[in-house]
Amino acid sequence: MSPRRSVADTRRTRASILARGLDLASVEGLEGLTIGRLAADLSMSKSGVLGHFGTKEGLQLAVVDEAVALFAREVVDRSEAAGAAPGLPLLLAQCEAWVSYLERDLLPGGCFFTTVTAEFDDRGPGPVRTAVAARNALWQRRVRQQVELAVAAGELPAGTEPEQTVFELTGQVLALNHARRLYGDRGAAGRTRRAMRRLLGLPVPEDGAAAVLAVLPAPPDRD
Amino acid sequence: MSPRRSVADTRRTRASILARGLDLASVEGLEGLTIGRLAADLSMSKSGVLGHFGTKEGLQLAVVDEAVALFAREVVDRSEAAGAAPGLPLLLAQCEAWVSYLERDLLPGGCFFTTVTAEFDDRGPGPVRTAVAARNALWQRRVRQQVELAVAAGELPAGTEPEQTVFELTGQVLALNHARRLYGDRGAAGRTRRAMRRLLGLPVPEDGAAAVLAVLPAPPDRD
DNA sequence: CCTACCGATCGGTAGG
DNA sequence: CCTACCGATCGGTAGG
Repeated sequence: MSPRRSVADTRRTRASILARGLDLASVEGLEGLTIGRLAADLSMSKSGVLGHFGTKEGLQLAVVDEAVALFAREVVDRSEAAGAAPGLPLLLAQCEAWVSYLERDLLPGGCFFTTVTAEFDDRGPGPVRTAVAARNALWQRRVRQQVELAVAAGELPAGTEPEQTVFELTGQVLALNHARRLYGDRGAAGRTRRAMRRLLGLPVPEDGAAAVLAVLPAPPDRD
Repeated sequence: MSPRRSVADTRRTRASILARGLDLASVEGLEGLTIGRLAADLSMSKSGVLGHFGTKEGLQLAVVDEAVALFAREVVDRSEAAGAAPGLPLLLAQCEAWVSYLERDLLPGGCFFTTVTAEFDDRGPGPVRTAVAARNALWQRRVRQQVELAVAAGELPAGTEPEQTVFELTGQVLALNHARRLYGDRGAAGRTRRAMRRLLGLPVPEDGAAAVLAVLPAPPDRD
């Protein structure tokens, strides 16, 4: 009487499609993520894959959700789990988690959001673009809040403009992804940490010394 | 006796394909640039388009060359045409031309190299990726030379690390492209100029005041 | 530069 | 979850 595939089986299949889809999309982009390729990689039929999401756009949005969950786990939660006080300490924990997330190459194509932003930023408005822009904006707001608290607490200079600071921090993260993906530059994470310390007005270690921003808990287990 | 299409006609057709192809590729990427779409836009047959380049990869490489020529004209040549002295003055002219190139939205998809780098940086080695990486490396070397000259001349602090400085300047340009394309942020160019001045240790104007880096000649006519 | 094709692959549907 | 399709589009070729 029980169905051939249980609810748990269905959930597992869906999860395996999304895991593979996220890997593929980080390299090929969300348009390059084709249903046929995904089905072949998973030894499934195309309709078996598509049945979980209805349309390709449904699949794309589910993959975006998967990427949002990964970023939340590895960057947002991890920076908060460090137990740093609001203001400059939490800001530094956020920056360290952000850099660490890229440095560890969690996805084969580097930062999913960078790949997809470059792919969709010139397209007309649509749900995929909206979802990606909203996630970016949310994270930048979180970082800006800590800059504001740090300025109010006198931990950063009084003239600091929070919006400008977040803009500059973001740029150094983009430079990290760029240098790592295009040139395989393994020293890029260190350069980003140094740049972040300097633009926040913190002392920068001598040339060659590591510029750790904050001590974080061990990263969560993958999958 | 004369051929139906002269050499000049052929060259004009080729130029019109490349102009349209560069526009399309800046938005859709070099894979999204399809021969059929290009042919339809130009009211040509697919084989008419392909005849000029042999294969799609040939077309992609020709479009990359076109983008290199645009960057050379608008950024490299223009920063040198300002007549600035080697060292800090020329470095500032380079930065201003670089920002201005993005600020003026010369291509509908923003910086061609940013789009294509994100698209190809995770692909295996190939001629397109190699050509793009080489152009990036060439420009960064040019900028680094001026940083080195500026340090030697005492125009920048003695402890300045040129490689690190170029990395940070690049990041601010990436942040500009990102903010402009994803959020339509029209103030991003100003933020990049302020960030560049600050990371070079130059005085930054009060909030709201324009932070011009250098005065450049009028941009060359397009096409 | 064209028409007229080719095999492969795309997203998606019908029906089970 | 499958097989068996559909029309559209892909890059590319033959022949003129």
